[in-house]
Amino acid sequence: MENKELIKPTLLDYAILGLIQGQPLSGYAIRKMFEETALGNYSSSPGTIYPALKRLQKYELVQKVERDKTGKSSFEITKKGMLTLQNWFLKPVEKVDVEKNTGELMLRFGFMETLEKEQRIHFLSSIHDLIKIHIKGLEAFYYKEAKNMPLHGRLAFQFGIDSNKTTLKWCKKAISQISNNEPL
Amino acid sequence: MENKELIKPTLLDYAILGLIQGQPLSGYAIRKMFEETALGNYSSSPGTIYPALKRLQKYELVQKVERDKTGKSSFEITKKGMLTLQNWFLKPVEKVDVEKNTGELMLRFGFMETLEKEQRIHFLSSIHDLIKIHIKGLEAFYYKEAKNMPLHGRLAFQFGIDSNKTTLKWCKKAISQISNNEPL
DNA sequence: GCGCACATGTAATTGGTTACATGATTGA
DNA sequence: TCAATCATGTAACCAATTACATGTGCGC
Repeated sequence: MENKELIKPTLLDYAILGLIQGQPLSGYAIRKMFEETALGNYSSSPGTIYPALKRLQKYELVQKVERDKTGKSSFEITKKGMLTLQNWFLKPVEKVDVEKNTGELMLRFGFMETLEKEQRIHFLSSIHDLIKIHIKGLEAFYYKEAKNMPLHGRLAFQFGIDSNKTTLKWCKKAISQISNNEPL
Repeated sequence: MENKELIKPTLLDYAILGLIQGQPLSGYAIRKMFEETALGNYSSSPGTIYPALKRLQKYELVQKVERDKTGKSSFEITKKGMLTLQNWFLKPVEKVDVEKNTGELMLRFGFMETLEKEQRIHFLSSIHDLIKIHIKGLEAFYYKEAKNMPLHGRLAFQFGIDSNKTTLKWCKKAISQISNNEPL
């Protein structure tokens, strides 16, 4: 009955946790990561990162460690933080994830390399299967309604189908690469 | 010097404006649109829609019109709202848009069917050209850095390239369909 | 000596989420 | 008559954006 403090890290929180699993980073280094690397969807402004780090410390998912002579400090992930990250990785993929949160799925995937091979393949397979169903639904709708839709609506809808098909193909590719690579 | 009230509609605001250009809709009908149609990325909860409508009324971009006998009311777009929408449609496409806001570009595209053909093609061409450059940059980075990247990083990066290529192809398709359709 | 990148924050505002609240209408 | 859907809102909370603020260290 103690502190069941419900922790709901944001996507940015997870991105930070993912970044510092492995090696501690300073707040500034984290900012630069978001600014310069392909992780660039997440905001790198100080007004975003520093409050997020404060939040993560409050949750005890990261801790500040004083570094070397200069007195500059870095943030490292805690045990609890690693657990939270693992739970995120292993959270079952839902319909709604493939339909609306592809970005989150990719973020998860990008950071989950430390998981066992089967788990990573299971993750990709889940996406694959769900997205296949989703595409079927989209296409069924399309073939039924396309004639009544305005040109731009039709094209925008097609974009959705195309994007999902791309993700599907990517899943297959990724599964095969992970399977071939790192053979047991 | 009077009220230069800076109006920065959110994406949701634009989505609502786009929906009610043409015919007025009730708040509930708007919610159902977001909930049931492919526009489903935008939240349909009452706590989102009704405040948004209030905001849009404050900005004078929409106005409430009393409807028929039952007393139920709808929202219709105002002159100012139409202008705001047009300006949004015609806003030049920027690098950052194709790199991070594809969703917004698609929303714009989906609603801009009333624009002149050349303007719509120009919109798509802008995206096409910018995304081509973007892909070049991503690939250059990839061929240089891939060997130093972890497997999952490489795959996630590949997903980014694949997605952008899909958008590029879609642009070409859309341009050709708009060109062929509605010949002058 | 000047400017730039390094480095870390705070404050105000605001939009979105979640949960709550209420009432009418309709069909089984 | 009971449940579901129609229909419209409010309130608390919170994360992100933007702008401001401050100071260090390095290279030219």
